[in-house]
Amino acid sequence: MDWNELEKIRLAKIDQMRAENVEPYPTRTEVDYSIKDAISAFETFEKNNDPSICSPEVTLAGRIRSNRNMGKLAFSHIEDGSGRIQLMLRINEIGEENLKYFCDLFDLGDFIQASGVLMRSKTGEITILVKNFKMLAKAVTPLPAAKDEVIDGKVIRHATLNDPENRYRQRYADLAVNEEIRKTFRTRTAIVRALQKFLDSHNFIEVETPILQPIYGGAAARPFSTFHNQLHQDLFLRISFELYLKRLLVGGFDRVYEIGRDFRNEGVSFKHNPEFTQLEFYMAYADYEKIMSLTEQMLAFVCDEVLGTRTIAFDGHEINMNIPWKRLELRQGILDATGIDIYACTDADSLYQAMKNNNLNPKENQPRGKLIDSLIGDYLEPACIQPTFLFDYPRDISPLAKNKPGNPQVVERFEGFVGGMELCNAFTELNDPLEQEKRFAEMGRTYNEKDEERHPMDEDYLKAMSYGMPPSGGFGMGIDRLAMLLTNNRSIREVILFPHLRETDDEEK
RNA sequence: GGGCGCGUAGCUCAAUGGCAGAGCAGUAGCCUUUUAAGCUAUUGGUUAAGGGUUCGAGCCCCUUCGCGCUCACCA
Repeated sequence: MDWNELEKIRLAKIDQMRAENVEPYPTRTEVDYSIKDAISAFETFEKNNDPSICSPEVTLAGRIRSNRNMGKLAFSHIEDGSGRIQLMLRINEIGEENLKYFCDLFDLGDFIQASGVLMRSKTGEITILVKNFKMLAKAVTPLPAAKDEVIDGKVIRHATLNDPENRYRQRYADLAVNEEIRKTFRTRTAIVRALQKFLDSHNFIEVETPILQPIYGGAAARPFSTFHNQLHQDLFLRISFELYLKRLLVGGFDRVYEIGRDFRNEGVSFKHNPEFTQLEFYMAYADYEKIMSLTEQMLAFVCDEVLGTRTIAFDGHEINMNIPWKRLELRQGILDATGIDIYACTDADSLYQAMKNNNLNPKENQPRGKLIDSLIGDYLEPACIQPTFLFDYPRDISPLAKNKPGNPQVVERFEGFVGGMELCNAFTELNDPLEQEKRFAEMGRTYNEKDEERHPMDEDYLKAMSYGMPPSGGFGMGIDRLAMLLTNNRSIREVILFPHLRETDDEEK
Protein backbone atom coordinates (compact mmCIF):
# COMPACT_ATOMS: atom_id res chain seq x y z
CA MET A 1 0.00 0.00 0.00
CA ASP A 2 1.00 3.59 -0.56
CA TRP A 3 0.68 5.59 2.61
CA ASN A 4 0.24 9.30 2.69
CA GLU A 5 1.90 11.56 5.20
CA LEU A 6 -0.89 11.42 7.75
CA GLU A 7 -0.90 7.64 7.57
CA LYS A 8 2.86 7.42 8.00
CA ILE A 9 2.57 9.40 11.22
CA ARG A 10 0.04 6.92 12.53
CA LEU A 11 2.15 3.96 11.45
CA ALA A 12 4.97 5.47 13.48
CA LYS A 13 2.63 5.56 16.48
CA ILE A 14 1.94 1.86 15.99
CA ASP A 15 5.67 1.19 15.96
CA GLN A 16 6.10 3.24 19.10
CA MET A 17 3.37 1.30 20.91
CA ARG A 18 4.88 -2.02 19.91
CA ALA A 19 8.31 -0.78 21.02
CA GLU A 20 6.74 -0.17 24.44
CA ASN A 21 5.17 -3.63 24.44
CA VAL A 22 1.64 -2.38 23.89
CA GLU A 23 -0.32 -4.25 21.26
CA PRO A 24 -2.30 -1.81 19.06
CA TYR A 25 -4.60 -4.64 17.90
CA PRO A 26 -5.21 -6.72 21.02
CA THR A 27 -7.34 -9.86 20.88
CA ARG A 28 -9.58 -9.29 23.89
CA THR A 29 -11.84 -6.52 25.07
CA GLU A 30 -13.45 -6.21 28.48
CA VAL A 31 -16.55 -4.21 27.57
CA ASP A 32 -19.54 -4.69 29.86
CA TYR A 33 -22.13 -2.23 28.49
CA SER A 34 -23.09 -0.66 25.23
CA ILE A 35 -22.84 3.10 25.43
CA LYS A 36 -26.60 3.48 25.23
CA ASP A 37 -27.18 0.97 28.02
CA ALA A 38 -24.55 2.59 30.20
CA ILE A 39 -26.18 5.99 29.81
CA SER A 40 -29.65 4.74 30.66
CA ALA A 41 -28.28 2.70 33.58
CA PHE A 42 -26.61 5.83 34.91
CA GLU A 43 -29.82 7.83 34.59
CA THR A 44 -31.61 5.18 36.64
CA PHE A 45 -28.78 5.21 39.15
CA GLU A 46 -29.10 8.98 39.50
CA LYS A 47 -32.82 8.75 40.22
CA ASN A 48 -32.36 6.18 42.97
CA ASN A 49 -29.21 7.42 44.68
CA ASP A 50 -27.61 10.44 46.19
CA PRO A 51 -25.90 11.99 43.15
CA SER A 52 -22.78 12.64 45.19
CA ILE A 53 -22.18 8.88 45.41
CA CYS A 54 -20.09 7.52 42.56
CA SER A 55 -21.72 5.18 40.10
CA PRO A 56 -20.35 1.66 39.74
CA GLU A 57 -17.43 1.37 37.38
CA VAL A 58 -18.15 0.49 33.75
CA THR A 59 -16.01 -0.43 30.79
CA LEU A 60 -17.15 0.94 27.44
CA ALA A 61 -15.72 0.69 23.96
CA GLY A 62 -16.02 2.69 20.79
CA ARG A 63 -14.35 4.75 18.18
CA ILE A 64 -12.79 8.10 19.03
CA ARG A 65 -14.83 10.83 17.35
CA SER A 66 -13.44 13.93 19.03
CA ASN A 67 -10.47 14.97 21.17
CA ARG A 68 -10.12 18.12 23.23
CA ASN A 69 -6.85 18.26 25.08
CA MET A 70 -6.36 20.89 27.76
CA GLY A 71 -3.00 20.06 29.17
CA LYS A 72 -3.82 18.48 32.50
CA LEU A 73 -7.29 17.45 31.37
CA ALA A 74 -8.60 15.98 28.16
CA PHE A 75 -12.08 15.33 26.80
CA SER A 76 -12.94 12.88 24.10
CA HIS A 77 -16.04 11.31 22.63
CA ILE A 78 -16.28 7.67 21.72
CA GLU A 79 -19.03 6.17 19.61
CA ASP A 80 -20.26 2.60 19.31
CA GLY A 81 -23.22 1.24 17.36
CA SER A 82 -25.60 2.42 20.06
CA GLY A 83 -24.47 5.98 20.72
CA ARG A 84 -21.82 8.38 21.91
CA ILE A 85 -20.38 9.20 25.30
CA GLN A 86 -17.84 11.70 26.55
CA LEU A 87 -14.62 10.61 28.22
CA MET A 88 -12.84 12.81 30.74
CA LEU A 89 -9.18 12.08 31.41
CA ARG A 90 -7.76 13.96 34.38
CA ILE A 91 -4.16 14.06 35.42
CA ASN A 92 -5.33 13.49 39.03
CA GLU A 93 -6.92 10.17 38.11
CA ILE A 94 -4.50 8.68 35.62
CA GLY A 95 -1.23 10.55 36.13
CA GLU A 96 0.86 12.66 33.83
CA GLU A 97 2.43 9.80 31.93
CA ASN A 98 -0.84 8.12 30.99
CA LEU A 99 -2.46 11.38 29.97
CA LYS A 100 0.45 12.22 27.70
CA TYR A 101 0.33 8.69 26.29
CA PHE A 102 -3.34 9.13 25.41
CA CYS A 103 -2.90 12.55 23.87
CA ASP A 104 0.15 11.52 21.86
CA LEU A 105 -0.93 8.16 20.50
CA PHE A 106 -4.72 8.07 20.40
CA ASP A 107 -6.26 9.58 17.26
CA LEU A 108 -9.67 10.20 15.79
CA GLY A 109 -10.99 6.94 14.39
CA ASP A 110 -9.16 4.61 16.77
CA PHE A 111 -11.20 1.98 18.57
CA ILE A 112 -10.53 2.07 22.29
CA GLN A 113 -11.99 0.92 25.56
CA ALA A 114 -12.23 3.02 28.69
CA SER A 115 -13.13 2.16 32.27
CA GLY A 116 -14.27 4.41 35.05
CA VAL A 117 -17.24 5.75 36.96
CA LEU A 118 -19.98 7.72 35.26
CA MET A 119 -20.64 11.28 36.30
CA ARG A 120 -21.83 14.54 34.86
CA SER A 121 -19.41 17.18 33.66
CA LYS A 122 -19.91 20.82 34.54
CA THR A 123 -22.17 21.26 31.55
CA GLY A 124 -24.29 18.32 32.68
CA GLU A 125 -23.18 15.82 30.06
CA ILE A 126 -22.94 12.22 31.17
CA THR A 127 -19.24 11.40 31.11
CA ILE A 128 -16.90 8.57 32.09
CA LEU A 129 -14.24 9.73 34.45
CA VAL A 130 -11.57 7.48 33.00
CA LYS A 131 -9.36 5.34 35.23
CA ASN A 132 -8.05 2.93 32.63
CA PHE A 133 -8.02 2.90 28.89
CA LYS A 134 -6.73 0.62 26.19
CA MET A 135 -6.25 0.73 22.45
CA LEU A 136 -8.46 -1.86 20.74
CA ALA A 137 -7.67 -1.13 17.10
CA LYS A 138 -5.50 1.64 15.76
CA ALA A 139 -6.83 3.39 12.66
CA VAL A 140 -4.06 4.05 10.15
CA THR A 141 -6.13 6.07 7.69
CA PRO A 142 -7.80 9.06 9.29
CA LEU A 143 -11.56 9.16 8.88
CA PRO A 144 -12.69 12.09 6.77
CA ALA A 145 -12.89 14.80 9.39
CA ALA A 146 -16.44 15.61 10.36
CA LYS A 147 -17.43 17.77 13.26
CA ASP A 148 -20.84 18.25 14.75
CA GLU A 149 -21.97 21.55 16.10
CA VAL A 150 -25.16 21.74 18.11
CA ILE A 151 -27.09 24.97 17.74
CA ASP A 152 -30.51 25.15 19.36
CA GLY A 153 -30.62 21.38 19.60
CA LYS A 154 -29.93 21.00 15.88
CA VAL A 155 -26.83 19.13 14.85
CA ILE A 156 -24.90 20.95 12.15
CA ARG A 157 -22.35 18.87 10.31
CA HIS A 158 -19.11 20.49 9.20
CA ALA A 159 -16.79 19.27 6.46
CA THR A 160 -18.38 15.86 6.23
CA LEU A 161 -17.62 13.40 3.46
CA ASN A 162 -20.22 14.34 0.87
CA ASP A 163 -18.88 13.70 -2.61
CA PRO A 164 -21.21 10.95 -3.87
CA GLU A 165 -18.49 9.10 -5.68
CA ASN A 166 -16.25 8.88 -2.65
CA ARG A 167 -19.18 8.01 -0.47
CA TYR A 168 -20.26 5.09 -2.67
CA ARG A 169 -16.78 3.79 -3.42
CA GLN A 170 -15.73 3.99 0.21
CA ARG A 171 -19.06 3.27 1.80
CA TYR A 172 -17.26 2.12 4.95
CA ALA A 173 -15.94 5.66 5.47
CA ASP A 174 -19.31 7.14 4.57
CA LEU A 175 -21.03 4.98 7.18
CA ALA A 176 -18.35 5.55 9.79
CA VAL A 177 -18.65 9.30 9.50
CA ASN A 178 -22.26 9.95 8.55
CA GLU A 179 -24.64 8.69 11.17
CA GLU A 180 -27.73 9.42 9.09
CA ILE A 181 -26.47 7.04 6.40
CA ARG A 182 -26.34 4.25 8.96
CA LYS A 183 -29.89 5.17 9.88
CA THR A 184 -31.01 4.81 6.27
CA PHE A 185 -29.73 1.25 6.15
CA ARG A 186 -31.21 0.36 9.51
CA THR A 187 -34.52 1.54 8.12
CA ARG A 188 -34.00 -0.56 5.03
CA THR A 189 -33.50 -3.66 7.15
CA ALA A 190 -36.54 -2.78 9.24
CA ILE A 191 -38.60 -2.58 6.05
CA VAL A 192 -37.61 -6.11 5.06
CA ARG A 193 -38.35 -7.39 8.57
CA ALA A 194 -41.76 -5.71 8.55
CA LEU A 195 -42.64 -7.23 5.18
CA GLN A 196 -41.64 -10.66 6.44
CA LYS A 197 -43.63 -10.17 9.62
CA PHE A 198 -46.70 -9.14 7.67
CA LEU A 199 -46.51 -12.00 5.20
CA ASP A 200 -45.65 -14.58 7.85
CA SER A 201 -48.67 -13.50 9.86
CA HIS A 202 -50.80 -14.03 6.76
CA ASN A 203 -49.58 -17.61 6.51
CA PHE A 204 -47.12 -17.08 3.70
CA ILE A 205 -43.98 -19.19 3.68
CA GLU A 206 -40.65 -17.67 2.70
CA VAL A 207 -38.70 -19.74 0.18
CA GLU A 208 -35.54 -19.58 -1.90
CA THR A 209 -35.45 -20.33 -5.60
CA PRO A 210 -32.55 -20.50 -8.07
CA ILE A 211 -30.58 -17.44 -8.95
CA LEU A 212 -28.68 -19.34 -11.64
CA GLN A 213 -31.28 -20.36 -14.17
CA PRO A 214 -31.01 -22.24 -17.47
CA ILE A 215 -33.91 -20.21 -18.85
CA TYR A 216 -34.73 -16.72 -17.65
CA GLY A 217 -38.22 -15.30 -17.56
CA GLY A 218 -40.99 -13.68 -15.63
CA ALA A 219 -40.08 -10.16 -16.69
CA ALA A 220 -39.11 -8.24 -19.80
CA ALA A 221 -35.45 -7.55 -19.29
CA ARG A 222 -32.05 -8.47 -20.64
CA PRO A 223 -30.24 -10.96 -18.43
CA PHE A 224 -26.66 -11.42 -17.34
CA SER A 225 -25.29 -14.70 -18.63
CA THR A 226 -22.67 -17.00 -17.20
CA PHE A 227 -21.37 -20.50 -17.69
CA HIS A 228 -20.98 -23.60 -15.55
CA ASN A 229 -17.59 -25.03 -16.38
CA GLN A 230 -17.97 -28.62 -15.27
CA LEU A 231 -21.49 -29.03 -16.63
CA HIS A 232 -20.70 -27.10 -19.81
CA GLN A 233 -23.96 -25.30 -19.29
CA ASP A 234 -25.02 -21.75 -20.16
CA LEU A 235 -26.79 -20.10 -17.28
CA PHE A 236 -28.53 -16.80 -16.65
CA LEU A 237 -28.81 -14.77 -13.49
CA ARG A 238 -32.50 -14.51 -12.76
CA ILE A 239 -34.48 -11.46 -13.82
CA SER A 240 -37.44 -12.45 -11.64
CA PHE A 241 -38.58 -15.22 -9.31
CA GLU A 242 -42.01 -15.60 -10.85
CA LEU A 243 -41.77 -18.82 -12.81
CA TYR A 244 -40.21 -20.76 -9.94
CA LEU A 245 -42.56 -19.43 -7.29
CA LYS A 246 -45.58 -20.42 -9.36
CA ARG A 247 -44.16 -23.93 -9.73
CA LEU A 248 -44.50 -24.02 -5.95
CA LEU A 249 -48.20 -23.20 -6.21
CA VAL A 250 -48.45 -26.28 -8.40
CA GLY A 251 -46.56 -28.17 -5.72
CA GLY A 252 -49.10 -27.32 -3.05
CA PHE A 253 -47.63 -24.32 -1.26
CA ASP A 254 -50.64 -22.01 -1.27
CA ARG A 255 -48.88 -18.88 -0.13
CA VAL A 256 -45.20 -18.31 -0.90
CA TYR A 257 -42.89 -15.36 -1.00
CA GLU A 258 -39.28 -14.63 -1.68
CA ILE A 259 -37.17 -11.59 -0.97
CA GLY A 260 -33.97 -11.63 -2.93
CA ARG A 261 -31.81 -10.26 -5.66
CA ASP A 262 -32.78 -9.81 -9.29
CA PHE A 263 -30.23 -9.00 -11.98
CA ARG A 264 -31.00 -7.00 -15.08
CA ASN A 265 -28.43 -6.18 -17.72
CA GLU A 266 -29.72 -2.72 -18.49
CA GLY A 267 -29.12 0.95 -18.05
CA VAL A 268 -28.03 2.31 -14.71
CA SER A 269 -29.86 5.35 -13.40
CA PHE A 270 -31.06 7.01 -10.23
CA LYS A 271 -33.77 4.36 -10.03
CA HIS A 272 -32.01 1.39 -11.64
CA ASN A 273 -29.14 -0.69 -10.27
CA PRO A 274 -28.02 -3.82 -12.17
CA GLU A 275 -28.82 -5.93 -9.12
CA PHE A 276 -31.74 -4.98 -6.97
CA THR A 277 -33.88 -6.51 -4.29
CA GLN A 278 -37.32 -7.73 -5.09
CA LEU A 279 -40.23 -9.09 -3.11
CA GLU A 280 -42.56 -11.43 -4.90
CA PHE A 281 -45.46 -13.28 -3.34
CA TYR A 282 -48.08 -15.63 -4.75
CA MET A 283 -51.39 -16.41 -3.14
CA ALA A 284 -53.65 -19.26 -4.19
CA TYR A 285 -57.38 -18.62 -4.48
CA ALA A 286 -56.79 -14.89 -4.80
CA ASP A 287 -57.19 -12.51 -7.72
CA TYR A 288 -55.81 -9.05 -8.40
CA GLU A 289 -58.60 -7.37 -6.43
CA LYS A 290 -57.59 -9.27 -3.31
CA ILE A 291 -53.95 -8.56 -3.97
CA MET A 292 -54.71 -4.86 -4.26
CA SER A 293 -56.23 -4.69 -0.83
CA LEU A 294 -53.50 -6.89 0.62
CA THR A 295 -50.94 -4.49 -0.87
CA GLU A 296 -52.56 -1.51 0.84
CA GLN A 297 -52.60 -3.33 4.15
CA MET A 298 -49.04 -4.52 3.79
CA LEU A 299 -47.60 -1.09 3.02
CA ALA A 300 -49.64 0.59 5.74
CA PHE A 301 -48.29 -2.04 8.12
CA VAL A 302 -44.72 -1.40 7.01
CA CYS A 303 -45.17 2.35 7.57
CA ASP A 304 -46.60 1.73 11.03
CA GLU A 305 -43.81 -0.65 11.98
CA VAL A 306 -40.89 1.23 10.50
CA LEU A 307 -41.87 4.88 10.79
CA GLY A 308 -44.71 4.87 13.28
CA THR A 309 -46.72 7.00 10.89
CA ARG A 310 -48.49 6.66 7.56
CA THR A 311 -47.54 10.14 6.47
CA ILE A 312 -44.23 10.10 4.68
CA ALA A 313 -42.10 12.92 3.35
CA PHE A 314 -40.65 12.21 -0.06
CA ASP A 315 -38.97 14.53 -2.54
CA GLY A 316 -40.78 17.56 -1.20
CA HIS A 317 -44.17 15.88 -1.08
CA GLU A 318 -46.21 14.71 1.84
CA ILE A 319 -47.54 11.28 1.00
CA ASN A 320 -50.45 9.66 2.76
CA MET A 321 -50.12 5.89 2.89
CA ASN A 322 -53.51 5.29 4.46
CA ILE A 323 -56.00 2.76 3.11
CA PRO A 324 -57.52 2.85 0.55
CA TRP A 325 -55.31 3.98 -2.31
CA LYS A 326 -56.67 5.80 -5.30
CA ARG A 327 -57.74 3.33 -8.01
CA LEU A 328 -57.67 4.35 -11.62
CA GLU A 329 -58.51 2.23 -14.60
CA LEU A 330 -55.61 2.46 -17.02
CA ARG A 331 -57.86 3.31 -19.96
CA GLN A 332 -59.47 6.14 -18.02
CA GLY A 333 -56.15 7.41 -16.76
CA ILE A 334 -54.68 7.62 -20.24
CA LEU A 335 -57.88 9.16 -21.59
CA ASP A 336 -57.82 11.85 -18.92
CA ALA A 337 -54.12 12.55 -19.32
CA THR A 338 -53.81 12.44 -23.11
CA GLY A 339 -57.27 12.35 -24.64
CA ILE A 340 -56.55 8.97 -26.21
CA ASP A 341 -58.93 6.07 -25.69
CA ILE A 342 -56.70 3.02 -25.92
CA TYR A 343 -59.74 0.76 -26.24
CA ALA A 344 -60.54 2.58 -29.50
CA CYS A 345 -57.04 1.82 -30.76
CA THR A 346 -56.95 -1.93 -31.01
CA ASP A 347 -53.65 -2.25 -32.81
CA ALA A 348 -50.25 -0.63 -32.77
CA ASP A 349 -50.85 1.36 -35.97
CA SER A 350 -54.04 3.04 -34.84
CA LEU A 351 -52.56 3.86 -31.45
CA TYR A 352 -49.44 5.23 -33.10
CA GLN A 353 -51.62 7.45 -35.29
CA ALA A 354 -53.67 8.63 -32.32
CA MET A 355 -50.48 9.54 -30.46
CA LYS A 356 -49.18 11.35 -33.55
CA ASN A 357 -52.44 13.27 -33.83
CA ASN A 358 -52.09 14.33 -30.22
CA ASN A 359 -48.46 15.43 -30.70
CA LEU A 360 -47.12 12.84 -28.31
CA ASN A 361 -43.99 11.75 -30.24
CA PRO A 362 -44.56 7.99 -30.29
CA LYS A 363 -41.60 5.77 -31.09
CA GLU A 364 -41.76 3.90 -34.35
CA ASN A 365 -42.22 0.15 -34.76
CA GLN A 366 -43.38 -0.53 -31.23
CA PRO A 367 -45.99 -3.11 -30.30
CA ARG A 368 -49.25 -1.68 -28.99
CA GLY A 369 -48.47 -2.64 -25.41
CA LYS A 370 -45.13 -0.88 -25.47
CA LEU A 371 -46.76 2.29 -26.76
CA ILE A 372 -49.25 2.12 -23.93
CA ASP A 373 -46.45 1.53 -21.52
CA SER A 374 -44.65 4.64 -22.73
CA LEU A 375 -47.87 6.62 -22.20
CA ILE A 376 -47.95 5.38 -18.62
CA GLY A 377 -44.33 6.28 -18.01
CA ASP A 378 -44.61 9.73 -19.60
CA TYR A 379 -48.04 10.94 -18.55
CA LEU A 380 -49.31 8.90 -15.61
CA GLU A 381 -46.37 7.76 -13.50
CA PRO A 382 -44.92 11.21 -12.68
CA ALA A 383 -48.36 12.44 -11.59
CA CYS A 384 -49.00 9.53 -9.23
CA ILE A 385 -47.53 11.13 -6.12
CA GLN A 386 -50.17 9.85 -3.73
CA PRO A 387 -50.52 6.04 -3.70
CA THR A 388 -52.38 4.99 -6.81
CA PHE A 389 -53.28 1.68 -8.41
CA LEU A 390 -53.52 1.68 -12.17
CA PHE A 391 -55.39 -1.41 -13.25
CA ASP A 392 -56.41 -3.42 -16.32
CA TYR A 393 -53.36 -3.56 -18.54
CA PRO A 394 -52.85 -4.49 -22.18
CA ARG A 395 -52.48 -8.17 -22.79
CA ASP A 396 -49.45 -8.09 -25.04
CA ILE A 397 -47.08 -6.75 -22.39
CA SER A 398 -48.45 -9.11 -19.75
CA PRO A 399 -47.87 -12.65 -20.98
CA LEU A 400 -48.29 -14.26 -17.57
CA ALA A 401 -51.49 -12.49 -16.52
CA LYS A 402 -55.02 -13.76 -16.91
CA ASN A 403 -57.51 -12.24 -19.32
CA LYS A 404 -60.12 -9.87 -18.04
CA PRO A 405 -63.44 -11.61 -18.71
CA GLY A 406 -65.23 -9.88 -21.59
CA ASN A 407 -62.25 -7.99 -22.98
CA PRO A 408 -59.68 -10.03 -24.90
CA GLN A 409 -57.14 -7.20 -25.09
CA VAL A 410 -57.03 -6.61 -21.37
CA VAL A 411 -55.61 -8.62 -18.48
CA GLU A 412 -56.26 -8.43 -14.76
CA ARG A 413 -53.14 -6.60 -13.80
CA PHE A 414 -52.32 -3.54 -11.72
CA GLU A 415 -49.30 -1.48 -10.88
CA GLY A 416 -48.92 0.59 -7.74
CA PHE A 417 -47.36 4.04 -7.95
CA VAL A 418 -46.15 6.19 -5.08
CA GLY A 419 -44.13 9.38 -5.20
CA GLY A 420 -44.20 9.41 -8.99
CA MET A 421 -42.47 6.01 -9.16
CA GLU A 422 -43.65 2.58 -10.10
CA LEU A 423 -43.45 0.60 -6.89
CA CYS A 424 -45.17 -2.71 -7.51
CA ASN A 425 -46.79 -4.85 -10.13
CA ALA A 426 -49.34 -7.60 -9.69
CA PHE A 427 -51.88 -9.67 -11.51
CA THR A 428 -54.29 -12.51 -11.53
CA GLU A 429 -52.03 -15.32 -12.66
CA LEU A 430 -52.64 -17.10 -15.91
CA ASN A 431 -53.07 -20.78 -14.99
CA ASP A 432 -54.32 -22.29 -18.23
CA PRO A 433 -51.35 -24.19 -19.71
CA LEU A 434 -52.64 -24.12 -23.27
CA GLU A 435 -53.38 -20.42 -23.13
CA GLN A 436 -49.96 -19.86 -21.60
CA GLU A 437 -48.28 -21.70 -24.45
CA LYS A 438 -50.20 -19.53 -26.90
CA ARG A 439 -49.06 -16.38 -25.09
CA PHE A 440 -45.43 -17.38 -25.25
CA ALA A 441 -45.84 -17.99 -28.97
CA GLU A 442 -47.60 -14.64 -29.33
CA MET A 443 -44.67 -12.92 -27.66
CA GLY A 444 -42.40 -14.59 -30.14
CA ARG A 445 -44.38 -13.09 -33.00
CA THR A 446 -45.03 -9.66 -31.53
CA TYR A 447 -41.47 -9.06 -30.49
CA ASN A 448 -38.52 -8.97 -32.76
CA GLU A 449 -36.37 -12.10 -32.86
CA LYS A 450 -33.43 -10.02 -31.64
CA ASP A 451 -35.40 -8.42 -28.81
CA GLU A 452 -33.76 -9.97 -25.78
CA GLU A 453 -36.70 -8.92 -23.67
CA ARG A 454 -39.09 -11.36 -25.22
CA HIS A 455 -39.79 -14.40 -23.19
CA PRO A 456 -38.04 -17.57 -24.18
CA MET A 457 -40.38 -20.54 -24.16
CA ASP A 458 -40.09 -22.29 -20.83
CA GLU A 459 -41.27 -25.83 -21.51
CA ASP A 460 -40.80 -27.00 -17.96
CA TYR A 461 -42.95 -24.15 -16.68
CA LEU A 462 -45.71 -25.24 -19.06
CA LYS A 463 -45.25 -28.80 -17.86
CA ALA A 464 -45.71 -27.66 -14.27
CA MET A 465 -48.80 -25.70 -15.18
CA SER A 466 -50.24 -28.70 -16.97
CA TYR A 467 -50.37 -30.50 -13.61
CA GLY A 468 -52.80 -27.80 -12.52
CA MET A 469 -52.10 -24.51 -10.78
CA PRO A 470 -54.73 -23.08 -8.45
CA PRO A 471 -56.22 -19.73 -9.44
CA SER A 472 -53.84 -17.27 -7.83
CA GLY A 473 -52.80 -13.70 -7.46
CA GLY A 474 -49.16 -12.67 -7.67
CA PHE A 475 -47.26 -9.59 -6.63
CA GLY A 476 -43.82 -8.06 -7.12
CA MET A 477 -42.26 -4.99 -5.55
CA GLY A 478 -38.85 -3.37 -5.63
CA ILE A 479 -37.54 -3.16 -2.09
CA ASP A 480 -35.02 -0.51 -3.09
CA ARG A 481 -37.78 1.75 -4.35
CA LEU A 482 -39.74 1.25 -1.16
CA ALA A 483 -36.62 2.05 0.85
CA MET A 484 -36.19 5.24 -1.21
CA LEU A 485 -39.71 6.27 -0.33
CA LEU A 486 -39.44 5.58 3.37
CA THR A 487 -36.03 7.18 3.77
CA ASN A 488 -36.73 10.14 1.48
CA ASN A 489 -33.94 9.41 -0.95
CA ARG A 490 -34.33 10.25 -4.61
CA SER A 491 -31.45 8.03 -5.75
CA ILE A 492 -31.44 4.23 -5.54
CA ARG A 493 -27.71 4.39 -4.79
CA GLU A 494 -28.51 5.96 -1.46
CA VAL A 495 -30.37 2.86 -0.33
CA ILE A 496 -27.95 0.24 -1.68
CA LEU A 497 -24.91 -0.27 0.52
CA PHE A 498 -22.55 -0.92 -2.35
CA PRO A 499 -24.16 0.38 -5.53
CA HIS A 500 -22.66 -0.61 -8.84
CA LEU A 501 -20.17 1.94 -10.17
CA ARG A 502 -17.89 1.93 -13.14
CA GLU A 503 -14.44 0.54 -12.58
CA THR A 504 -11.64 3.01 -12.03
CA ASP A 505 -8.03 2.61 -13.17
CA ASP A 506 -6.90 3.92 -9.85
CA GLU A 507 -6.71 0.87 -7.63
CA GLU A 508 -6.26 2.94 -4.54
CA LYS A 509 -9.78 4.28 -4.92
C1' G B 1 -25.16 5.80 -25.95
C1' G B 2 -26.43 11.64 -26.46
C1' G B 3 -26.54 16.61 -23.97
C1' C B 4 -25.16 19.70 -19.76
C1' G B 5 -22.14 20.23 -15.36
C1' C B 6 -18.23 18.90 -12.01
C1' G B 7 -13.08 16.91 -10.60
C1' U B 8 -7.82 21.89 -6.50
C1' A B 9 -4.30 19.39 0.47
C1' G B 10 -6.81 13.57 4.38
C1' C B 11 -12.19 16.32 4.54
C1' U B 12 -15.10 20.90 3.15
C1' C B 13 -14.15 24.72 -0.18
C1' A B 14 -11.53 29.57 -2.43
C1' A B 15 -8.21 31.43 -6.30
C1' U B 16 -9.68 38.29 -13.55
C1' G B 17 -4.73 33.85 -17.96
C1' G B 18 0.10 36.48 -13.57
C1' C B 19 3.75 33.87 -6.46
C1' A B 20 -2.02 27.65 -5.49
C1' G B 21 -4.90 29.63 -0.62
C1' A B 22 -8.40 29.16 3.91
C1' G B 23 -11.04 26.32 7.80
C1' C B 24 -10.96 21.56 9.89
C1' A B 25 -7.60 17.27 10.44
C1' G B 26 -2.08 16.60 11.26
C1' U B 27 2.73 18.20 13.68
C1' A B 28 5.41 21.26 17.93
C1' G B 29 4.01 24.02 22.18
C1' C B 30 0.59 26.64 26.14
C1' C B 31 -3.86 25.50 28.77
C1' U B 32 -7.69 21.10 34.94
C1' U B 33 -14.88 21.26 32.85
C1' U B 34 -14.42 21.24 27.20
C1' U B 35 -17.85 19.90 23.30
C1' A B 36 -16.78 22.83 15.58
C1' A B 37 -12.81 24.12 22.87
C1' G B 38 -9.24 28.23 22.67
C1' C B 39 -4.24 30.50 21.79
C1' U B 40 0.90 30.46 19.26
C1' A B 41 3.84 28.32 15.47
C1' U B 42 3.97 25.00 11.46
C1' U B 43 3.92 20.64 7.69
C1' G B 44 1.11 19.20 3.69
C1' G B 45 -0.27 20.04 -3.79
C1' U B 46 1.53 15.43 -10.37
C1' U B 47 -4.83 21.43 -9.49
C1' A B 48 -8.24 13.65 -12.21
C1' A B 49 -4.72 11.91 -16.50
C1' G B 50 -2.45 13.20 -21.25
C1' G B 51 -1.60 16.69 -25.09
C1' G B 52 -2.04 21.82 -27.17
C1' U B 53 -2.33 27.51 -27.35
C1' U B 54 0.48 31.33 -24.59
C1' C B 55 6.10 35.08 -22.33
C1' G B 56 2.98 32.68 -18.60
C1' A B 57 -2.56 27.72 -17.79
C1' G B 58 -6.09 25.39 -11.88
C1' C B 59 -8.48 28.86 -15.41
C1' C B 60 -8.58 28.77 -22.70
C1' C B 61 -8.62 24.41 -26.59
C1' C B 62 -8.41 18.92 -27.68
C1' U B 63 -8.39 13.75 -25.95
C1' U B 64 -9.15 10.21 -22.07
C1' C B 65 -11.06 8.59 -17.15
C1' G B 66 -14.58 9.07 -13.19
C1' C B 67 -18.91 11.15 -10.86
C1' G B 68 -23.57 14.02 -10.93
C1' C B 69 -27.95 15.80 -13.51
C1' U B 70 -30.78 14.87 -17.80
C1' C B 71 -32.54 12.45 -22.34
C1' A B 72 -32.60 7.71 -24.55
C1' C B 73 -33.14 2.84 -22.61
C1' C B 74 -35.87 0.24 -18.72
C1' A B 75 -43.31 -4.11 -17.91
